[in-house]
Amino acid sequence: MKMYRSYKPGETILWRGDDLQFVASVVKGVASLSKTLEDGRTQMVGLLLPSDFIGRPGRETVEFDITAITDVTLCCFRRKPFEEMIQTTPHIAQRLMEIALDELDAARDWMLLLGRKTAREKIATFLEMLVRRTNVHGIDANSSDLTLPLTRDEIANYLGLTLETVSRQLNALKNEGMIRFVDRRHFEVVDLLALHEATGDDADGGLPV
Amino acid sequence: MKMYRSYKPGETILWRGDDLQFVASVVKGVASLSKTLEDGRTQMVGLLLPSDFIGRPGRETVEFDITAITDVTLCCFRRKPFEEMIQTTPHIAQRLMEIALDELDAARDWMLLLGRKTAREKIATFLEMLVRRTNVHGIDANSSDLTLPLTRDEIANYLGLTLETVSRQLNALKNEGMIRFVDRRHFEVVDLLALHEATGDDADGGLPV
DNA sequence: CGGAGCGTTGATTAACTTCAAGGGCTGTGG
DNA sequence: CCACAGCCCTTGAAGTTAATCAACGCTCCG
Repeated sequence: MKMYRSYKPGETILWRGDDLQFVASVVKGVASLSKTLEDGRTQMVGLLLPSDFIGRPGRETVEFDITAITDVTLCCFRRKPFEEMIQTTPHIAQRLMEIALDELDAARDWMLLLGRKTAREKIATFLEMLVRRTNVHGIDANSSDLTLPLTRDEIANYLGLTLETVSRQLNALKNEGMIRFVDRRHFEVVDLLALHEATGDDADGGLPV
Repeated sequence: MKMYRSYKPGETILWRGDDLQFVASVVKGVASLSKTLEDGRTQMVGLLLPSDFIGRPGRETVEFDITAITDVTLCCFRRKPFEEMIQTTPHIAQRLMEIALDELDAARDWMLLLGRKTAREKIATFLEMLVRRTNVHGIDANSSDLTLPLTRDEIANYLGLTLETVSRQLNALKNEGMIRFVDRRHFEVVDLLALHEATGDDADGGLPV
């Protein structure tokens, strides 16, 4: 009924259109959901971190590619028995609805980012999201020594930018003293308030997950 | 239990953060879901057409503004009794899940559009969506005499563009013979294939709703 | 006739992409 | 231990797209 699967960085977990034989939960690692245009331009439409869920009740296929970014371990269940379980336990159905609505809110916040934010605001929003999600997952609680789980190129695909623009804007925020880099993949937030002001969001929130 | 409400164009149906006292279904007209940055830039994150649903099981507030674009009539139910009804009739809960997942797919297609498509591709995608949605709603079946439910400015907010760019690209597609304008709010599609090719999507779909 | 709302068009500018080159790790093999 | 290749990142310069700024046209309506 329950089994674990592992994937190497860059390995595709599911292709768009694939049959969903399994539903799964991310145990370890980071994976991306992405969509691609005919000529190869791609846009990440979601990021899976540990505890996130793959699969959608009543759907047999996925509408995007799912790719391992780091080493990923999934905890998988066969779809059919899982869906029967949903029928009998309304508590789980409710939880899945909750997940879908959270993803929907996150997607809509990201639409605002993609459609209206400047490169600088996009980067600031992304970093702020990392602070928040890292803390939620309890890996670290003090905004210092955060990990960038993505390369510059992957960040660009997430934010609708090019990798050069990502590099330039990250360094701009660094030069302004908002963040500091430990190495290329590790940073700390020096001035969280200034970072938030650079996101363009209002003071009280509306923060994407 | 059930009642109708009407709104004039431009009237706000719900503000972001408002209590959801009601859930509702759109009977007539067009409404927008939109988000706004601190300095006033706005991005439409969804479009409500007849038969679309407002309200989310388990959520007490809305995360975006809902505004009437045309004259709108809603069919409203008190939220509390409606949620009790969900508990007892799993069929409805299932339908709501279906709706949420459809919206999620649409939101992700729109992320690809906002993040990676050119102005021309955005406009072509928008027009193609109008063809498809108009046909689905059975108002018209032959791709001619379609209605633009939005002003240039509103289209711009939907596509993450400015109104000038919308105007220029619409006229560009007209001059290339893909579409023809009856008047400012009515057009017909002359060459649906060419229009599709201008969207940048692959041949087989992945079309936003 | 005058004004408001919406749309078009042109000129200029700004932001981001594209193109190009080089730098700095890291792992591997001689 | 060093040389070298590959990968990722940075930086600079040029090019492009769409935004901005500005003016004008059309239509409806009082």
